[in-house]
Amino acid sequence: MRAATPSNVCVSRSRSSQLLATSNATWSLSESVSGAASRSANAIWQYLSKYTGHFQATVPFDSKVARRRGIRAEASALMPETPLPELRHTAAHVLAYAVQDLFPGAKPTIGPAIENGFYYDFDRATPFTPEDLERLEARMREIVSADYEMTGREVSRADAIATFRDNPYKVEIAEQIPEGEPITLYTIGQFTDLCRGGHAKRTGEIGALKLQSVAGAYWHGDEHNAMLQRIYGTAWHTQRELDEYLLQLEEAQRRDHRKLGTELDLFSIEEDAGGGLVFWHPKGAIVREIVEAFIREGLRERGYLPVITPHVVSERLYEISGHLENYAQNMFGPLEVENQRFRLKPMNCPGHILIYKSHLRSYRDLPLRYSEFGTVYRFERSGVLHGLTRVRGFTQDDAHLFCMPDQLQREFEQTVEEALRLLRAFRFDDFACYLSTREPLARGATDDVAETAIRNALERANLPFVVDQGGGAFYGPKLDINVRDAIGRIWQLGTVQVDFMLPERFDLTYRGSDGRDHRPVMIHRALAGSMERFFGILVEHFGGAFPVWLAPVQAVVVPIAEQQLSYARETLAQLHGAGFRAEIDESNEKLGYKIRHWKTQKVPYILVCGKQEVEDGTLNVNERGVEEKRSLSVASFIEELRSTVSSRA
RNA sequence: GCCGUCGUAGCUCAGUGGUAGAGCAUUUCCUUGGUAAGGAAAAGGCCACGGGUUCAAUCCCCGUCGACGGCUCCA
Repeated sequence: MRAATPSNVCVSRSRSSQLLATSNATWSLSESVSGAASRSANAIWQYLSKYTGHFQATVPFDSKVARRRGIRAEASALMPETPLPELRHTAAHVLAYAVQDLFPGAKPTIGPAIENGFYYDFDRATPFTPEDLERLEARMREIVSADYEMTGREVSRADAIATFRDNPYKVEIAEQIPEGEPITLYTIGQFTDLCRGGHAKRTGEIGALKLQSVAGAYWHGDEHNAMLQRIYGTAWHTQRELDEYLLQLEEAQRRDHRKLGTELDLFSIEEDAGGGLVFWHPKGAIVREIVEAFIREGLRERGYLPVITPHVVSERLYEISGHLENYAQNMFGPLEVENQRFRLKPMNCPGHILIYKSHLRSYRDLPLRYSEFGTVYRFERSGVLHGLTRVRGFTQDDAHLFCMPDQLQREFEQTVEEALRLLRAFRFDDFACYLSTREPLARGATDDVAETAIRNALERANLPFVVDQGGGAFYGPKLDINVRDAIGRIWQLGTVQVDFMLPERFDLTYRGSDGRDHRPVMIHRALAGSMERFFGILVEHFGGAFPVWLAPVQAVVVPIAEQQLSYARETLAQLHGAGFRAEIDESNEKLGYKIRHWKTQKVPYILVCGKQEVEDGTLNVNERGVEEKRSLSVASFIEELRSTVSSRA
């Protein structure tokens, strides 16, 4: 026996009977001493060693042939790792099998793999209860232990329809499979499902699974269709991976901005005021003001001009902009006053456009960049509200650029620079850019200009990006920026959109050097997105432990006993004098209690003053995340704080 | 909006067909202390709201509102 050298390669079978080599696992093969066999085995791992460490190298492999030729694999290779989506898809079949056994009346519909697991939708009059899930999970484990082989066979459309004649959903799927595509049935044990394939070879490959929740979902996601019962679950190769995943979920819950918002007294949403409307408490508002100041600084440097527009305006404005026509169900209002109908502002663009239109504009004025922390209100359906990330009233770091088509390029570059500045400062190291283009039908002559501008700007900044064909807004192509937070979740922040439509609707013009009027192009851009969402993401990204420059309380002075009160107050005054956000803990509690309290509040510096410190004129500095305590003079602590804050460390 | 789960003190949660409890937080007193909870007392509740069943409802039933998990949507 001989172990393969590429130690970081794992091998899994893909559908096309090839070996799929991925990183992060151990691969080993053993072989008999027969010459032919050893040659093939050698060929395999020579190929693999070439790809050690590389993601997804494929080599032709057929387990039956290999067995016949005497190539044997060790346990890990005998049971090659199926890609997770296929494993989870298999788990969905296992779930449907269990449902068939325990709830024969429930009709299976579809059951795909999703990002962290899988779901399966069933048509059943009564919803599944948590107890049902436990029973199903137990049955699923039996099915996994039985290690059924997943066997597939191709059938005719008529056969498929006949097989599922009692299940209108499956019949519908069978009817809609395009001509020429194979129709396949897959079977494990006593359960057969209509399915296009992509499975583990055997149910036993599922090392760990868990059913998580039930939810209603519509057939085809359309609310006019029947409501189905969806069961969510997750599946992994090993119990350890499942445990890690569950731990990550727990960590996400600990960092939930709604929970931390209450614990750290950052913000609240008040039942008496209505859902989706945010009350920023002092500690949250301080952080928001710092974020705003940071953004303003960048805007000023890049030649943006501030504007401020009303929150309530006449409906007429939205008739012109077309929002009333396309967006009415998302707008608050109308409010009737003296026979005029008013609406709460759902977007800032029309207001900025009015300012543009207030003068005759020359080509010399362009590009004109209007920025506003614009508060907008959108009537979101009650079921979609979520903490700070989905609200009904929010403030965008909005700006609208009016420019000539040949200025698009430069403006995009500048916007990308600005986005990078923001992402870096707030330590979002992991982000992705999406270029969404318009549907072929909607494309105008200017789309190519805009898309090229976006592409060039991204390439110039060395940013990789993904192209989403046809995902653009109805009025033009766009660039979206998504970030991954500290625990790996993805959030959409900023969006930059090119708009050819509104300048048309509002008949915007500028006087060109030729003395004639021309149509400007508009760029809508919000880089943080909304202050509410950005703040919510920040809270989760840092787990509430804001870096010093952002922390609502940067340092707290803690006297050990009353004798040090005056010294502590003096220190506090000095910190305030130097412009820092500091507090003092004068409470009648022991040191241990105070330390605990401020640690749970995630304050970056706790400055302890006892007898010793008063004598020496120092502070005992307890820094967040640092075990070791330091003794510093007040002056040198202030110096350290100053440099930490200015470097935004 | 739809489906499901849930609404008890500021927070986290017990509990019962005979109008309520804990821990933490708050206030006061004792304690004057050396790095993640010192002790005592007080205060705090239309048990989400409205209706029904009952001699009696926080509890059972119906409705409304709200929160949460999804569907859909989006900054």
